[in-house]
Amino acid sequence: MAKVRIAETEAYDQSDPASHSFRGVTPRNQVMFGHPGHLYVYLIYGMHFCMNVVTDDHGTGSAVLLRAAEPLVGIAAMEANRSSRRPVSGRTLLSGPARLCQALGVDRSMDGLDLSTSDVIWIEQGQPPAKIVTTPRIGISRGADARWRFFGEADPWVSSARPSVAGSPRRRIDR
DNA sequence: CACACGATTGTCT
DNA sequence: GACAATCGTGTGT
Repeated sequence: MAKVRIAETEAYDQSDPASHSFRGVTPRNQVMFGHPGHLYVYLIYGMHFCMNVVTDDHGTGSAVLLRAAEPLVGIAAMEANRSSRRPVSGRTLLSGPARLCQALGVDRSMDGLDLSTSDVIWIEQGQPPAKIVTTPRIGISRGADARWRFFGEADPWVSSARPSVAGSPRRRIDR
């Protein structure tokens, strides 16, 4: 059994050109248009999974991407899941959406899972950060100005943005 | 049916 | 800082 504290998220909604739901329902994103509280998992770059929590009502395509977390329980197991090639531990264990999925063993087979009834993976109420910071989202090209990335101020478990990603010259957006 | 691309990460220089 | 890995998906023909 593993337990983590969600440290960083990003929001995606239907009016948002960066969102998978922007152009309507497809086989891949149909869960986003389903009921809130369900898990939306997709494959990115042909090798990594990312997980989201569906938010809006049935019929509206939106979700929150889980980007980073603090490991709390079952750390050895998570490290093992992350260490297919080289040993992984510490800050990089859960700092990134694909790392988080790999550590928790989340894949496309869990797409559509109801987090409110599942005994495989779920979310519990925790203590919110004293202050929540917002920045532009990481790794997107369209909708890049919206400050829809959220994390607690000075939280060391937040993932950091890479220097120059797609598009414009280096912009400091990590915090 | 063909094809360009992506809500990333690890490794190398 | 740069680049490769790797393939499902959406869009266009």
